[in-house]
Amino acid sequence: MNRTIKSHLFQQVAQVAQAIANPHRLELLDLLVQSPRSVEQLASASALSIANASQHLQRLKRGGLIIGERQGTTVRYRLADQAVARLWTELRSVATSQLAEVERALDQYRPQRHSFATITPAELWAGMARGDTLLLDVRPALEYHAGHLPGAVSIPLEGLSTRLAELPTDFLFVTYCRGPLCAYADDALGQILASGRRGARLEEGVAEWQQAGYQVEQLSLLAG
Amino acid sequence: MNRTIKSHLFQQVAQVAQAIANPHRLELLDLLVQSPRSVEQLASASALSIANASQHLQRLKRGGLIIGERQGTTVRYRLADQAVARLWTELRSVATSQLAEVERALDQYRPQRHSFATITPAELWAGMARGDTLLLDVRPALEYHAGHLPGAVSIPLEGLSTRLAELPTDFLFVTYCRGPLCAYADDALGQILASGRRGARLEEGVAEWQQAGYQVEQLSLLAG
DNA sequence: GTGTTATTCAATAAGTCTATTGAGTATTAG
DNA sequence: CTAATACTCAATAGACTTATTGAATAACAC
Repeated sequence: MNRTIKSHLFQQVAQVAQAIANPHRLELLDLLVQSPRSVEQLASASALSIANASQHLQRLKRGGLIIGERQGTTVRYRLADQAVARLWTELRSVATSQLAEVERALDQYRPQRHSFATITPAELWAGMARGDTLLLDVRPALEYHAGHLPGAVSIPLEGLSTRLAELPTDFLFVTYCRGPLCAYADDALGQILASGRRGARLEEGVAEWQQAGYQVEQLSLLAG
Repeated sequence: MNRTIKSHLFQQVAQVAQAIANPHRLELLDLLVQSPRSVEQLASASALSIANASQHLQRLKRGGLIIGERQGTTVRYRLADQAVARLWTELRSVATSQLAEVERALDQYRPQRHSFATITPAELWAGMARGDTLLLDVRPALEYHAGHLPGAVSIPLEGLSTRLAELPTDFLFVTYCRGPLCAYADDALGQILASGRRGARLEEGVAEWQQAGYQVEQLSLLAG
C-alpha cells in the first residue's frame, strides 16, 4: 500500500520525462528556450504540420514544461520556468557526454566544429573590454529581441551575406547562436572567415550563459 | 537534407530522455544515485521481477545513464557519471514545482512532511559545530557506506526502534535519507519525536548535498 | 450577422513500449 | 565434469504514442 503510493509518485514525475522524450518536442523546447512563439511559428521552424505541432505543444503543457497564453487570435507558448531550460541543458549534456552516437550526429550536423577556434566567456569579456572583439548574435531577430548576450550585435544569418561588406576588418568576430546543437554560428563564422576576417565561435547560447551566472540583455518585451 | 541530419541529432538526444521516461526506471535511477547495486538488489528494492528489472537496466544502459560491470557471478550497475544525478535532480525539481499532481502525490507519500521542522545545511553546520546537533543517516547501511554527509551517524530505519533507547536525550536529531522523494527520514523523525526527543528533517540527500557544492564522506569502496 | 485566420479536437491506423514467460548463458563451487 | 546462482535474451500480447486527416472552435474584421 505504501508501494502503491510510491509508484504513483514516480509515475507523476515520469510524466514530465515522457513530455521531453520525443525528438520533435525537444526541438520545440529548444526553440522556446530562445523565445516565446506562436503555434504557427513553432510549426514552421520545426517542419511540423500545425495540428501535429499543436498536439506536441499540448503534451509539453500537460507535463508542466510550457505555458500557452492566448493573445487575440494566436496562442503564444513560453517556458513555464527557467528550471525547464536547465533541465534541457542537463539532458543535452548527459546525452553528448555519454552517447557516442550524439557526438557522431553532431559532427554530421556541424562538420566544421572541430576546425573552428572556440572562445570562452572569460576570453570574450577580455576582448570586448580591449575593444578588438565584436560579438555577433546570428539568430533570427525575434530571438535576439527576447534576450541576448550583453553587447552583442544582431546580424541574423539570413542577412549576413549581404551585410558582410559593412563589417570592419580589424576585429575578431565571435559568433554565437542557440547553443551547442545549433549550426547558425558555424555557418556565419564560415562566411566571416572566407571573407578574410578573423573569427571564433562561442558554444554557449543565451540559456547556457544565464545558467553560468551571467546577465542577459533584453530590448523589448513585445518582441514579435 | 540539413533537416534530416538535424532530426537525427534530436532523435539521439531524445533516446536519453526516453530512457528516463518510465516510473520504474526513475526508481532504479533513484536507487543507483545512492549506491551501486546488483540486479537482484535493484529488483527487490523496486518490487520488480528480476527479468523486468534487467530489461529496464539495459534500457538505462543503452541511454548512457548507467554502467554495468560483471563482478564474478553478479553484475553491478552504477551511474555513468555525476551528471546523471544532476539530470535526475533537475527533472524532479521541474516536476515538483510545475505539476500540482506531484505535490499531491508527495503529500500522500509523506503525509507528515508539512508538520516537521526542516533545517538548512547552514543551520545544520552551526548546530554540529556547537555540538548540540546529531546528524542521522537512516538509509540502509549499504548506501551509507557508498557515501554520506560528513559527520553523519548511520542508523538504518530498520534498526532504529530497537536502538532508540541508546540515543542521548539532550540533542537535536536531524534525519536525512535519499532526498525529497524518500520517506525514511520522516518515519525516523516520527519515532524520535514520539520518544520525547527534539528533531528536524533535512530534505537534501547525498546527491543534492554534493550538487550544492559540499563534500561527502566515504568509508569503503567495497561496500557491499 | 458572415468570412477569415489561428488553433484545437477526435478518430484512426501504424508504430513503439511493457511485463511476463520460459529458455539460454556466464561464473563459481564442488 | 555437474549443479547452482545470477543474469540476459527472445517471443508475445496488451497497452500506449504518433502523424494524419478533417471537423470544430475562438477571436477578430467587416
